[in-house]
Amino acid sequence: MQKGSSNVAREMSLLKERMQKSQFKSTPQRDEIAEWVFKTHDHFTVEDLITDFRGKGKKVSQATAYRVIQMMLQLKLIEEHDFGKDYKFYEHTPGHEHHDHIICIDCGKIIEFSDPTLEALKEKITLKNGFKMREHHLTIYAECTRCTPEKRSYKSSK
Amino acid sequence: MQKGSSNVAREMSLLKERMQKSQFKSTPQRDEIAEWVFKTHDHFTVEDLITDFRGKGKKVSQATAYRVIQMMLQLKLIEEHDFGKDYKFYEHTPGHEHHDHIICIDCGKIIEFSDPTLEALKEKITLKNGFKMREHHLTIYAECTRCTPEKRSYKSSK
DNA sequence: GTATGTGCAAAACGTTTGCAAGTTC
DNA sequence: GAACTTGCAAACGTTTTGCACATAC
Repeated sequence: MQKGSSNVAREMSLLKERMQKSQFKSTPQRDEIAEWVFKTHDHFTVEDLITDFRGKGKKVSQATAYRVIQMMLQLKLIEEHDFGKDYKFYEHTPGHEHHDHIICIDCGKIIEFSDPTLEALKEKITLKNGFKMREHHLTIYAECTRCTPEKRSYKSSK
Repeated sequence: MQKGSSNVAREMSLLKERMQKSQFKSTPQRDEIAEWVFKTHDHFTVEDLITDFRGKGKKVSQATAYRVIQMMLQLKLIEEHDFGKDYKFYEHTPGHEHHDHIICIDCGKIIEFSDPTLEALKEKITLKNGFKMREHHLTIYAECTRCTPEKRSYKSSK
């Protein structure tokens, strides 16, 4: 899942570049949080971020964490997802082209997928309805084979 | 959009039936709220419901409103949607088969659509990934022609 | 030096809950 | 009358904000 740490350096440059363009100042807190975000290749919550920092003895203020996430969202370096929970999920976008999600309703596992036919169809439907597509989120809630293999064969244990 | 008031009667019977099956007692509050929900053919929030009741001089307690919505959700008479706002949207399901949504990012207008090819493709992709599909929500954020017609022609006013 | 960012604790937001009183079956 | 429902106000959990202090450029 990790794609080599050189990517993080590249993504940090991208961050600096976009921050300058939007007149955001560079600070140690922003750098540290952004680095964590770029190193994290799973979907995470702000709570996850804070917990991980504190577990490693690093200080983060909740306010700053939320503010840096908002900034990165604005700089289009992360994407926000609503997976039906009370809190929001995030994932960084550099190196992660658009994709949709399948979430296991039993174990919560999140799988990403990307299908060109599906994308083309979304676009076509949107146009047909007189709209110009900007963003789109497809989330499929499903049962994964590993979670409930017995449910898929001819005899259930239930 | 309204499909004749006889539908509401039919839907109220369905409610009563499912309430009995699940041992929910019938109360005037539940009836009134459910009736409002069945009469409302748009996507609504609990806030909408309460505001509308109060505007008509009817009393509703917030707690009861939220509790009845939870009950109807459990009885599968309404569906919950997360459209990226802080609050949740609902719509009743009887007479509204599965569909996806296009939301205008400018005016907030919500359009429903249903496409069999799309549905088949979702199912196929889910299976290919080793999952069994349960629920799926596709929301497309877009610009509608009425909102920004000038953006669609060769010269923008901006 | 001015504009911007930080951290704290408090507020804000939609939503949920504990509890005493009232209703349903 | 036992079990459930209501309504109030208070609690909730996540996210945002006011403010005084600190930092970046």
